Amino acid sequence: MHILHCDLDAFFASVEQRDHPELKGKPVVIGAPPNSRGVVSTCSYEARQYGIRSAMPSSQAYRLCPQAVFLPPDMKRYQEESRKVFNILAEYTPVIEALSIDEAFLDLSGSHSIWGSSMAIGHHIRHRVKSELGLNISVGISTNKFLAKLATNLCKPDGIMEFTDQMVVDLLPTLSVDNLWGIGSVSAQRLNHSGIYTVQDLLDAPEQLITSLLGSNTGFILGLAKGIDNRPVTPYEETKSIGNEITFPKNVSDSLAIEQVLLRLSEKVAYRLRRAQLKSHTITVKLRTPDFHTLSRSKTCPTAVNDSRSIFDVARMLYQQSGQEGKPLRLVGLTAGRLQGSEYEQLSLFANSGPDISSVIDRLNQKYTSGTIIPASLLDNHERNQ
DNA sequence: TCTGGGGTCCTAGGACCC
DNA sequence: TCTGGGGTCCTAGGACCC
Repeated sequence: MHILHCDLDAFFASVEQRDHPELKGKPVVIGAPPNSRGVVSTCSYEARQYGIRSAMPSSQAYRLCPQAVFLPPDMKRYQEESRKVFNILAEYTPVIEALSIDEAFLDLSGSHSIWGSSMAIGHHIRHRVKSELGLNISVGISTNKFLAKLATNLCKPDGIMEFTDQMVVDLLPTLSVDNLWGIGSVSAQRLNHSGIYTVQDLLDAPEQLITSLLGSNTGFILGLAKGIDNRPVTPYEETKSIGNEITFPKNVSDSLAIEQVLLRLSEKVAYRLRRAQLKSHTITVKLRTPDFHTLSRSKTCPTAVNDSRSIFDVARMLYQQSGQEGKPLRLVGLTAGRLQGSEYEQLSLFANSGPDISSVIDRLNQKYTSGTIIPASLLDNHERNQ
């Protein structure tokens, strides 16, 4: 039992309730405002009693509980609190895999001689996060990642649980299939349609049927169903893509307005690439129509780039070739993929000379609000005249 | 009821190469 | 005139996770 999973309870909402005592005991919803097109990011357990859930449209959350307090997320604060939590975790093992801002796996195989059993470490962590940061963190312990996370999900909020070998035999088979990592709503529905509802149903079904429903994931999923998961705790994963997207308050048809948005997204993505010392070979533009149909168009270039001009040029071309010019859109996104370290950059035979304007912009952006400084040379005349 | 934003991974067809 | 087999890369779409 050397894998520990921990998950901060209703993290964003808990930080707000801790810092604003008048919110304690009240339904608090962190996310987009109710009159917008956004969704709920997190909500307090009081709000969950009304049926409010993460990813639910804020408008629906409002209808379920009009008296709820709706707050926009303050990601800077949450990042800071998250950092403090991870600093505590790092005292118990160097092998930590962050799953998100509020969740992590710890491999404790080297920690027992100093700190005792996994259960003892779990209690330690929970006590310290509570007393030092005023936050509840739930802890699951088991022999692998899947079972540890399952334990957390079963014991939260404010709980600790060890998922034992006996529970693999007695409890796991009784759970619904969507408890398995990788079974989302589509796969769950597919399985249900074939009469498969529980993990036991899955184990009893002919493997050929499961393969026809789940494809190449079948082996991994059937392993989980038996409590087997050989994935290691991996402290560092290389970034594969960097992207930003925006959903408009109202659909936008004007192609010049869309191009301006693409320009701002290019600047944002380029800045993030440079901060990560990365360049990208593949630019992808994502467009979503009012009927929620999503298209993507991508282009791979021989030279990797991380300046907004190059990215914007590709993005604009992809938009213009998408057949969506002048048509209403509800979302526009831009992603840079096929990344490589910019320090290994090959010198182009025809490299541009001249001052590196990007680094000047980066310094200004760091000083002021990120993404606000855009060189006028990137703007077309019609934009400058507006 | 009306669906965010950040990602990862997989599939499948077509181009292209040997 | 009729045409393989293996491999890689690119593109588009979609499921899934937090």
